[in-house]
Amino acid sequence: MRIILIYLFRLIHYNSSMVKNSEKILADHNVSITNPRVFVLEVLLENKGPITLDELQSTLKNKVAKSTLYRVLNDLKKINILDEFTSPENQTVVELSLSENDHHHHVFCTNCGEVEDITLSEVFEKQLSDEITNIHKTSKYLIKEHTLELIGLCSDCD
Amino acid sequence: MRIILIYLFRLIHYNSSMVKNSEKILADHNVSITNPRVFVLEVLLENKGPITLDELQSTLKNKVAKSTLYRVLNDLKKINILDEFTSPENQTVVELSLSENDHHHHVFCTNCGEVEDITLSEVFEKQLSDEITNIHKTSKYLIKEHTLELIGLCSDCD
DNA sequence: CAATAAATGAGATTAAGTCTCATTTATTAG
DNA sequence: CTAATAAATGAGACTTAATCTCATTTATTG
Repeated sequence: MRIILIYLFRLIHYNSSMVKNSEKILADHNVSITNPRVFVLEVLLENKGPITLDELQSTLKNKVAKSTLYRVLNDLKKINILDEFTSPENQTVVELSLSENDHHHHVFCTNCGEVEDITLSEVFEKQLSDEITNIHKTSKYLIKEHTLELIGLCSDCD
Repeated sequence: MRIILIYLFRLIHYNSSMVKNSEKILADHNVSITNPRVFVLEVLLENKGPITLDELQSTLKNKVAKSTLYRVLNDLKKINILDEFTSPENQTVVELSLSENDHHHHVFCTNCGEVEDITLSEVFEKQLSDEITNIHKTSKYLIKEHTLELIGLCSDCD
């Protein structure tokens, strides 16, 4: 009996802290806390990394209407905590970007469609930013962002 | 009179050599030479670089049906002389890739939507391929291709 | 608690891209 | 050259991701 109570306590505690987390994010950005927003944010938080829209939709089936899902995603884009990009196979992918300093890139598996974050070495990022400085000198383009997409096979599909 | 004749001769010669160029590309890849294919190829050849589908479509208005345009583009993709990618603003962009050794990247202007090719320095491409070798060691991903997307403002919009 | 504003769900709408099929164009055999 | 066959095209129907509409629900405010 005591064990069960402890388990229940932990469960409640765990859940309430999860809810608090997504709720805090919304509150911090002056976005009202609603069930659909919390549901979507929780899936994105638990996923830790990029997720295809297909997967997000099937995870939230029967919980959030399609139109609402898109609306919530647009809300998150507006407050600048969601990145959206397209995979080489033309799948839409989204990813939370909560902190400023989590600069990273993406690896795509051409076989299974998986997308993962990848952080490049500091040395290389320095070389890249030097190259971009040179580009500005020669091409007259003012570069504000860059994305390196790496395309290949993940360990499962290799 | 003689001047006019010379002009006409040049015009005919110029046109026939253009046609020959796109026709040769098709013939070299065992694709039958048809008007729509020649029209599309000529626009792509003249454009020299990436072009948005919107621009391609409006250029070929009343010359090639929409369904045929997409079919021809798919034909060119099948014979591996056309790259397709999506801009950060979600525009579809296509580009001829006739030779193997024209490795390059793309710069996008976030204001006007222009896309341009950019070739990075040999030194940097070497550093990049070294980094990719390291990624393979640590991440178990087998990288086959990479694309660097540079996002900013072109000289007109800066 | 009433009134107002914001958010949602369900389904209509839009537009990029694909598919269908009747017609046109190209190819091949005789 | 002509008939027969195959390939490609044009026009528009169809599909599907994403957006929009609007009646209803939920939240907020006085």
